[in-house]
Amino acid sequence: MALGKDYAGQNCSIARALEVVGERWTLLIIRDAFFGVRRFSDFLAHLDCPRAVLSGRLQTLVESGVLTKRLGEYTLTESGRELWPIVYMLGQWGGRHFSADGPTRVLVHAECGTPIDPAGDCPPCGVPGVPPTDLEVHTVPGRDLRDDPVARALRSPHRLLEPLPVRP
Amino acid sequence: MALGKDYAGQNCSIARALEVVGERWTLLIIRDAFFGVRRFSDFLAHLDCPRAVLSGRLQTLVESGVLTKRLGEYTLTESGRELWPIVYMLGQWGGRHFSADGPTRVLVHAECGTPIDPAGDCPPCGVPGVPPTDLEVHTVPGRDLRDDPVARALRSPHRLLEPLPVRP
DNA sequence: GCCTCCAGGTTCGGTCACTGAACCGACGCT
DNA sequence: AGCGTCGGTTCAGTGACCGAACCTGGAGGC
Repeated sequence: MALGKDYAGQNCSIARALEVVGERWTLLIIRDAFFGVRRFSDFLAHLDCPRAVLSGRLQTLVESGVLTKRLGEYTLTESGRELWPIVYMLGQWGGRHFSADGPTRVLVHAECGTPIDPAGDCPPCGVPGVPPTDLEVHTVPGRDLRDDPVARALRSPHRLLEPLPVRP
Repeated sequence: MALGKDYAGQNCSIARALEVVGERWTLLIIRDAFFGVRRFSDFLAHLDCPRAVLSGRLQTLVESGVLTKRLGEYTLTESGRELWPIVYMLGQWGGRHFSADGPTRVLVHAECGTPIDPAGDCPPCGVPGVPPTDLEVHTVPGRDLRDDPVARALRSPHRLLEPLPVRP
């Protein structure tokens, strides 16, 4: 564990955070958890990362208190749900600078139906930092190019953190 | 580049962002850039990461438009400065859950002298999302355990993005 | 009971990125 | 010329990531 994972010598909260969520695939796992993915095989189908890596990451996320495992389902803890602003702002930043074709997903304030702004607020409602439980994911037609069963299920509009909508 | 760096198949802004800032050390480089570090040797002294890795990361960050290189100094571009909320919230999250001893640094709204809140706002001034240029870093005495020249220089209170305050 | 299927992993070579130390060239100073 | 520093590059060794194959425990059928 002396190589590749930790940032010994960096006595810094940012480094501590990155030791937990900074490894390859980890933030994409958390993204999918917000979108409602809960089961090992569903993460696997949607991420196509090696099974061993997924297994390891899920385990360390559970150990770090970001996820809990119950009855074969991984769900975000309160600590994990606090990562929402980071996940959202990363997506905003990536969208602004590195995806010319526009967004693949739009996040809508469930109570009023308007998309939230780049800061994560709902201007009409005056709600700053809309929590993930009050958000719906809408997929922009033709923009999500993935075609696994999980991606298809995630395409129907649904609330964040709710379990994967349709299961065949 | 087929392994380890990109997330081919993830047609997602978050994945795009992580391809740029998601690699090991990258976000710590950006953190230091916000704190005023600009020169290769200063990043090196403060991060103790391999020179080759630092060299590579700085290069890809310049290529991605996050940093610019002029006269041997790396500075954050506008796009790079937009990463501030992410860096700040990562630090907040890491501090809340993984550093029991309390913060090593406090960020103060320069205009009024009060520390900003966990969301990055200044409640007394009513300023939401205080921009990095309006923030001062104050180091909590006895909490920053590093003792390289750069760490010492960074300990004196200074504004974000201003070049390294004292140079011996 | 026994067989089959499937979800949820673990194991196993091979490859690639990270690591630390050594080396290199350009520049400034004496 | 000789020395020091800055900003890298090169290089052998090692650990993490990769994909594919294999294992295991429980559910369902017969």
